[in-house]
Amino acid sequence: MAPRLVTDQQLVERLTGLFRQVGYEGASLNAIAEATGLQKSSLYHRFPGGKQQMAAEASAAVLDEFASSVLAPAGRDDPLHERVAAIAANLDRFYDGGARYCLLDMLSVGEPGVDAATNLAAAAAAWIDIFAALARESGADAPTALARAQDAVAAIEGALVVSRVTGDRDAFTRAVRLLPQRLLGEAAA
Amino acid sequence: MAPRLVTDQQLVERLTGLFRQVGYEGASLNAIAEATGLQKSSLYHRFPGGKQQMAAEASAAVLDEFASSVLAPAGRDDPLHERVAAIAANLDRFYDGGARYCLLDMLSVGEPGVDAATNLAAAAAAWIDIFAALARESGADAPTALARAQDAVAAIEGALVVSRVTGDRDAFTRAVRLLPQRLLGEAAA
DNA sequence: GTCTATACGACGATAGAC
DNA sequence: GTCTATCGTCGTATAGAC
Repeated sequence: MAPRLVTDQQLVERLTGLFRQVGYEGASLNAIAEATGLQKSSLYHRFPGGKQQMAAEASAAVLDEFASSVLAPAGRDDPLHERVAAIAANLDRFYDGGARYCLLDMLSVGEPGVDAATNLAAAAAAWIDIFAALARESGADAPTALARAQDAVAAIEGALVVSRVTGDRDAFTRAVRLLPQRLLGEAAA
Repeated sequence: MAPRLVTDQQLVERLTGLFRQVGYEGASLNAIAEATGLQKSSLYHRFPGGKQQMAAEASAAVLDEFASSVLAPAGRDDPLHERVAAIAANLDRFYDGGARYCLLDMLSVGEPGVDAATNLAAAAAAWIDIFAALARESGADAPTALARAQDAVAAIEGALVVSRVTGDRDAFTRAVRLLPQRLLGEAAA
C-alpha cells in the first residue's frame, strides 16, 4: 500500500470545514478534492459510501470535537458559573465570533443521507442535554432546565443565522454573553 | 399572446413554497417546473434571469407577505401588548407551529445571487426594525430595543433550526409564547 | 405564452494503470 | 493508496414550432 498523503483526521477536518462553509449540496466532489488535496477517486477509496459517507463522518467528527473542545468544561469541578463562562468562551472561539456557520444548520439542508441526519440529531440532543444538566445544577426543575437548554441552543443557532443574513455579528456576540443567565436564570446576572 | 396558465402571484407563491422546503440548490428546474405546473422553457420566458431571478422575486414576495400577514399589527391602534400578541399568533401560523422552514435560512445557503441576498438582508432588517420599534414603545432606549429585537428574531430562527434538526417543535412553540417578554421586557410577563 | 426537443457543462461515481 | 481518464445522469439554459 502506498502511504497516505492525508491522515484520516486531516481528511475529516477539511471535510467538516468545507461542509460548514458551503453546505452539503454546495460541496461538490471537485470542491472536496481541492479542499482535501486528494483526487475524486482517492476520496472514493477512503469513503466507499461516497459523498453521503463523507457527510456522515464529518458530522460524527464535529459531534466529538464540539463535545471535547466546547462542552468539556461542563463536567469539571469548578464552580457552576465558571464552567458556564468557560463554555461561552469556547462557543465564541468555535464559531469565530459568529463568522463561522454551524454544521447543524448547513448540513441539514439537501440530501446528506440518514447517517448524517442521525448524527446531527444526536449532536443537537447531546448539546441540549449538557446544557439542561447545567441548568438543573442552578436549581431548576427538569422541565424548566430542558426549556432553558433548548432556548439557549436556539439563541446561538438563531444568532448565527441572523449574522449570516445581515452580516452583523453583534447578535452572536450578545448570544454568547447572555448564555449564563439564559441557562442559569436570573441568579447568574 | 396565449393566456397565462399561471398568474404571476400563483407562480411566485409556488416558488417561495418550494424554496422554503428544499433551499436554493435543492430546487432544481425540474422540481420547479413540477411545483409550478409550467415547463422549464416557459419559466425562462417568465423569468429571463433564470433561477437566480426566481429566487430574487421569491424573496421579494416573502418580504411583502411577511410584512403584511405577520408584522402588520405592529402599526395598529391597539394596546402594545395586544399588538405583540397578535404578531406572535401570526408567527405561529406563518411557520405552521415550527413545521415550515424560514426562507431567510433556506435561501441563504448556495449561490442564489446578489439580488436574492439583498432582499433577504432587507427582510431581516425590516423585521428587526419593527420589533425594535415595539421594544422602544415599552420604554427601552434605542440600543436596548435593537438588542431585544435581534434577540427575538434570533430566538425564532434558532428555534426553527433546532426543530428541523431534532424534529421537536416544542422549542418553536415556546419561542413564540415568549416573544412578548423578549421584546417588551419583564413588564410583559 | 407555452410547448417539445436539445445543447452543453457539471455532477456523483467508476475503471483500471501504477 | 493515489492517480488519469471516463462513464451516465442531471443540472441550467436555449432554439424554434405552435
